[in-house]
Amino acid sequence: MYKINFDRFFTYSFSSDCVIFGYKDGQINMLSVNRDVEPFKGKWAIPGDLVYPDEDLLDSAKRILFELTNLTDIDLHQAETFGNPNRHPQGRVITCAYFALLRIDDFHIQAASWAKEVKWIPIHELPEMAFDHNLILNSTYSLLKQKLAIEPVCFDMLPEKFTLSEMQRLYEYAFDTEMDKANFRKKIKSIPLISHSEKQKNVKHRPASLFSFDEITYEKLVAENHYSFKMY
Amino acid sequence: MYKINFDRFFTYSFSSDCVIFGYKDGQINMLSVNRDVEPFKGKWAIPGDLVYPDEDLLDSAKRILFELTNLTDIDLHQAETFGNPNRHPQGRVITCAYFALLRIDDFHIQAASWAKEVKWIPIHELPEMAFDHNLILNSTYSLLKQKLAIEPVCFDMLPEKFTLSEMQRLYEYAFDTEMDKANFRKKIKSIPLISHSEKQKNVKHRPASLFSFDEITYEKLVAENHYSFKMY
DNA sequence: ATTACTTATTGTTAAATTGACAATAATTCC
DNA sequence: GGAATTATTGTCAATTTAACAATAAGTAAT
Repeated sequence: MYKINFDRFFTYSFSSDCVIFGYKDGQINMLSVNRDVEPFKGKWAIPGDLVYPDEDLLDSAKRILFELTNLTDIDLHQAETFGNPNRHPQGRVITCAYFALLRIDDFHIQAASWAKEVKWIPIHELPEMAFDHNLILNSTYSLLKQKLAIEPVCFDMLPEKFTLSEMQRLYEYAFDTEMDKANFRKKIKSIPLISHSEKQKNVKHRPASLFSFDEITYEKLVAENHYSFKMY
Repeated sequence: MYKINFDRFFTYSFSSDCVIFGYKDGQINMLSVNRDVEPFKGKWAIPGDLVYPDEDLLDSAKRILFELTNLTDIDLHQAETFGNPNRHPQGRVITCAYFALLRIDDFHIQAASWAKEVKWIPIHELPEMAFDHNLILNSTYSLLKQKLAIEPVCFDMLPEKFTLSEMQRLYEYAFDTEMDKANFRKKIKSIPLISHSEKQKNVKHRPASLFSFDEITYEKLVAENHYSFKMY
């Protein structure tokens, strides 16, 4: 075991793919790149790149995210690793998927040299992508949904200040189910939220109150074992 | 992106590690190998091996499992992938962890050429292991616990015919909490179980009824959306 | 055979949560 | 001012949970 023969294994290569999710207009989108190079030139793809020789996997995913968004300090979550020997037409490339959750309106997409185009595409409207990227997206989205149920990651996709209805719509979308407004509010009343005096603007109906996630209190409660997030 | 230069990346190697969990005497054990080769000779480790050039990741984990147990047709679950550039003293080895759940008494451990000794060790008694294997174990065990809450994988570790108290003790161990017997029985009454007329033997108290998991009915219920396993 | 001991199994009841739905509030638009 | 729209709060029955009591079926000791 672990008798490494680099000659024998030289055809390996390792990449990371960064599935970047964002929420807008009631839909979850993925930041998609249109490939400017073969193979799969012209096809949409999940942004990814080979891992550098001395680079940690997570750092590699962070680098990809940074190149497209200029953002640092974003939480990245490891998803599934894909290693089918035939998944890459040019050799053996094993790829580890990560996902990030962003507020779409908080930044501008960066141009990337290796892409013809970069844009947000609603995940349910994505066409057949390059490589096994549809597989990767589906697997990663499943993990996202799992995480939405047990960790407060929804707030990474919602605006800094959001209404409870916006939060509810995100969960309704992700869990593909309609929820009762009153009951939703009861369910989330134990989540530590900061209530702002400020109200929603430019809506043609009663404006809703704005809330923020109270991360400080949340971390404290969790550390003291007084609380566990759950939305199932 | 994806302009592969194999020369530049030739130092990569890829392995899979197979965390094999088994339940015995009220504890979850890991099938551990004592390394007979450097590095970390003499240290306990998670069984693992390099992935063959044309081998799928999952197949590689299955091969490791088979070498130690002679078992095939065991469900393997992918866990975290570890790729810290310094995790292996002899080069860059990225490893993908899988885990399997076994009935300890249903098979015999096989000798393995690359190990001095192979044995079950209760996970809470494992010493400092080779490489980053304590890290891998902890991460994988967390994922197991997560899965125990939402999928009927506990039955892969319990005997084919088990008592409800045995099942309860497994959950109490995994979730590190005591549960009320009566309430536990109420909670699991929706899980499709086959009740056997046979009873527990050789106990010095009232013998409990034996049950089996009714996988056929479970799969049917899930397919028809009539049921979803949950144990939180 | 009787009794003590141990764990299995079922039942009871109050408390908490959930689900369905009703009522009221605060805006804009006309 | 009234209609339309969404926000917010309240009600109540049904369901689930939690704590605990009661009974059952074995073994072991007397």
